Amino acid sequence: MRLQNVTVHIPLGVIVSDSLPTGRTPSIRDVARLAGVSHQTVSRVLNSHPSIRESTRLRVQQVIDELQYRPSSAARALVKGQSRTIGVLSALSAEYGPASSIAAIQDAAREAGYFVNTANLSRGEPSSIQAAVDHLMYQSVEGIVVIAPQVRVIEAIEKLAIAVPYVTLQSTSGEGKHVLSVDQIAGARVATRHLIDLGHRNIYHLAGPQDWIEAEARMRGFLEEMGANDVPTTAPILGDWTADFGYYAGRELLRVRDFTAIFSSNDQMALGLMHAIRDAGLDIPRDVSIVGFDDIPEAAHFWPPLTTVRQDFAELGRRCVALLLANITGSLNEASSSPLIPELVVRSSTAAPAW
Amino acid sequence: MRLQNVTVHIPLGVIVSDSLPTGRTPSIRDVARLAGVSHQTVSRVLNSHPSIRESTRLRVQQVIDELQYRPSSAARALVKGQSRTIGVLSALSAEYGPASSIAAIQDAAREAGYFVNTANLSRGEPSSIQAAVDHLMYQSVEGIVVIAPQVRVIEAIEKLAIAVPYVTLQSTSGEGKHVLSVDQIAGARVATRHLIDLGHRNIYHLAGPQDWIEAEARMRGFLEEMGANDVPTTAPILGDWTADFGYYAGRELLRVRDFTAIFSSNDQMALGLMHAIRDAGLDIPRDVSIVGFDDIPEAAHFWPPLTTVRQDFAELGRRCVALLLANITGSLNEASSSPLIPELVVRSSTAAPAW
DNA sequence: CGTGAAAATGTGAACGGTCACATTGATGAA
DNA sequence: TTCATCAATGTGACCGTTCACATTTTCACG
Repeated sequence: MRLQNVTVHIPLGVIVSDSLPTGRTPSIRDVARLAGVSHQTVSRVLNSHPSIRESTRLRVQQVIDELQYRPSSAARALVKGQSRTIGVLSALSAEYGPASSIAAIQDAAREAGYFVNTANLSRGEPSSIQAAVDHLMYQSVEGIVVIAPQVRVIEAIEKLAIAVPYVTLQSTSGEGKHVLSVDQIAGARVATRHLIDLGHRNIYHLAGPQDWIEAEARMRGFLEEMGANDVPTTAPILGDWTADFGYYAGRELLRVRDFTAIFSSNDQMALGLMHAIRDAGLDIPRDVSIVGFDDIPEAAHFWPPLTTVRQDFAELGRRCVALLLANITGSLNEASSSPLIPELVVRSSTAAPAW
Repeated sequence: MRLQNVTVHIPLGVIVSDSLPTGRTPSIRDVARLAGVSHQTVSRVLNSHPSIRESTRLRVQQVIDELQYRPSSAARALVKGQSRTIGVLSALSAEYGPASSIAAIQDAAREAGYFVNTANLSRGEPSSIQAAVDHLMYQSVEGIVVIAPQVRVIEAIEKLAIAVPYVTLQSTSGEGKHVLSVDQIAGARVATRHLIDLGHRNIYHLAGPQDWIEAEARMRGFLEEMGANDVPTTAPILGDWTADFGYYAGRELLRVRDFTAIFSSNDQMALGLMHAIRDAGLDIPRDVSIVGFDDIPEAAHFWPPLTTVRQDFAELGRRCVALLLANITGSLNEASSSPLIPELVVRSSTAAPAW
C-alpha cells in the first residue's frame, strides 16, 4: 500500500514539471494526471456525480483550483450537441424598453445556466434579418427571442422555418407556443378611456410604425375604446417612436388644432408632442391633454409629468426566457402564458378639457 | 470514365436514402459523401481555400445548400482553440449611453466575424463581478469589453488577472493598451466654461456616483475649469445618474438657493433637476441655468431644450471592438488611441444670470 | 512523351469533453 | 463461504471540425 503510493508519487512529480507546456491551457486529462485519477473521474467531479468519494473530490478540486482549470464549453457543446446559448434578435436596442428587456433576459438566462448572444437588426433592410438569424444559427443557439416585434420580422422568421424554438411578442394572446403577450390592447384602451372619462371627445392618436405589432395593437385598442364609447375619431398618425418625430407631428397637428387630447404610442413621442405644443404657446394639460405609453423612468420628470401606461419590461424579459426554455426542453407549462396587463399611471399631463 | 461515374453514382443513391438518419443535423462528412469528395475538401470550400477547382466548389456548395448544412461552431472552436466570441461586462445596460455602445459593439463585432456575449453587473454586489467574469470566461471569450467603468469593477478585473485581453473606459489617456478614452475632462471643462462665460459665478455640480470613472473625470473637469478661472466652488453633490435623484437633489439644493447654474453629470439628472426647479416656481434659464452631459435623443425636447455635452456612444462602441480585437490578434496599432472629444451642444437651458 | 512542379484532393490524427460500458473492491444476504 | 449488488473508478470511442502530411492529377516544358 505504502509502496504503491510511492511509486505513484514519483511519476507524479515528473509529470508536474513537464506535463504542462507553457501556454497551453490545461485540459481535463492534465487535471486527471496531477490528481492521480482518470479523466472520467474529473468529469464526474465537474458534474457533481453522486458516486464520488469525498476525499477524491477534494483532491481533484484542489488540482482544478491550482491549475485554474476551466472546462472547455466548446468541447462540451460538441459532445452534448447543445450550446446552452440562446439568441436575441433585437431592433432599437438602445431604447429603454427593449434594453430593459434584454438586460432581464440576460439575467434570467444566466441564472438558468444559459449564455445569451445578441444580434441587432440594423435599419430594417430585408436581407439584414436573414443575416442576423444566420449569425445566431451559426453560433448554434438553442432558441431565439425576437425582441423586434415587427410584422415584417416575424414573417421573415416564420418563413425561414428556423430549426430552433423562438419566442416573440404579440398583442393578442395567440396560440401560446411562440407567443408572449403583453395586453397592449388593454393598455391602450385604459389610456383612451382615461381621456374619454375626463370629457375629451376630440382625441388624436400618434401611433408607432405601421408594421410594429405593438404599435398596431395600441392603435387597435385606441380605436376599439373610441368605438365602444361612440366617440368619432380620425385616422391615427404613423410615427417612428422618436421624440423628434413627436415634435414634428405636433407642429403639423397644431395647424388644425381641432383636438383637446392626444394619445401617443410611446413616451418619447409624447415628449416631442409636448415640446411642440408648448412652443405654440399652449398649456398642457389645460389646452391639450397628453397620454404616453411605456412609463420610462424619465416620464415622471417631463414637464408636465406624463400620464402614461406602465409596462413591466423586466418581467417581460424574464418571461421570454422562461417560455423559451420551456420550448427548448419541451416542458411547456401553461403557467407563463397569462398576458401581462399594463397599468395606467396618472400624472399631470391630463385634465378635463377647458372647452 | 463513364463507367466510373456510374459506379460512383449508385452508392451515392444508396447513401442519400439512408445516410441521414432523421433528426441528426448533417455534418461535414455527410456533405462530403453526397458530393463525392473527402471531408477535407468540404472544409476547404467552407474556408474558401484557393486550391479548389471551381466545378468542385460548385458541387459541394450545392450539397451544402440542399442539406442546409451549417458548420458546428463548437467543433470549430474546439479544434482552433478559439471561440470568436468577445464578452461585454456592463452595468446599467438599460440606460441610453451604455445601450447604444453595446449595440455598436455588437454590430462591429459581427462585422469582424465575432460573436458577443453579455453579462450584466446586477446591483454592484462584490461577488457579482466575479460571477459575471466567470460566466464570460466559462464561454471562453477571447476578450472582454468593460462598459461599467467603476473603479471597483476595474480593480476587481485587474485583480482577477484575467487570462484574456480586456478594454475599458478611462478618463485620462492611459497607457493605451486596455484603455479607451473619451476625454470626459475636456467635455466637462467645455460645459463649465460655457457657464462661466455666460457670467455665472455660483455654480453647483451634480456628479455621478463616486466610484464611476466617468463621474470622477467630469467632476475633475468641472473643478479644474472653475479653478482655472478663479471661481470658488462648493463640493459637488454625488448622485446616482437617475432623474429621480436629480429631482431630489434639486429640492434639497433649492433650500439654500445661492446658485445661478448647475452642471449635471448626465442628462437624466438634469431633467430631474429642472423638474424640481420648476416646481419651486423658478424659471430656466432665467433663474437657473442647467447643463447636462450625454445628449440623449430626448434632451432636445426637454423643457427647456437642454444644453448638454454630446458623446458619440456608437463610435465609442466601435472603437472598443477595434481596440480589443487589436489586443487579441496582437496587432496593436496606435491609430485608434486618440481620445474622443465630446462636443458642447448649446440649447435653451442656459443663459446669462439675471442678477 | 517523360518529367517535375504545382494544383487539387485525400488520410488520419488531434482538439477536450461526455457517454456507454467495463472493472474493481466492499458489503451484506443466502 | 459465496455470490449478487452497489459504490467508486477506469477504458476507449465518439462528437464535428481543422491540421499536418501524403497522394493523385494536371499541365507546361524540354
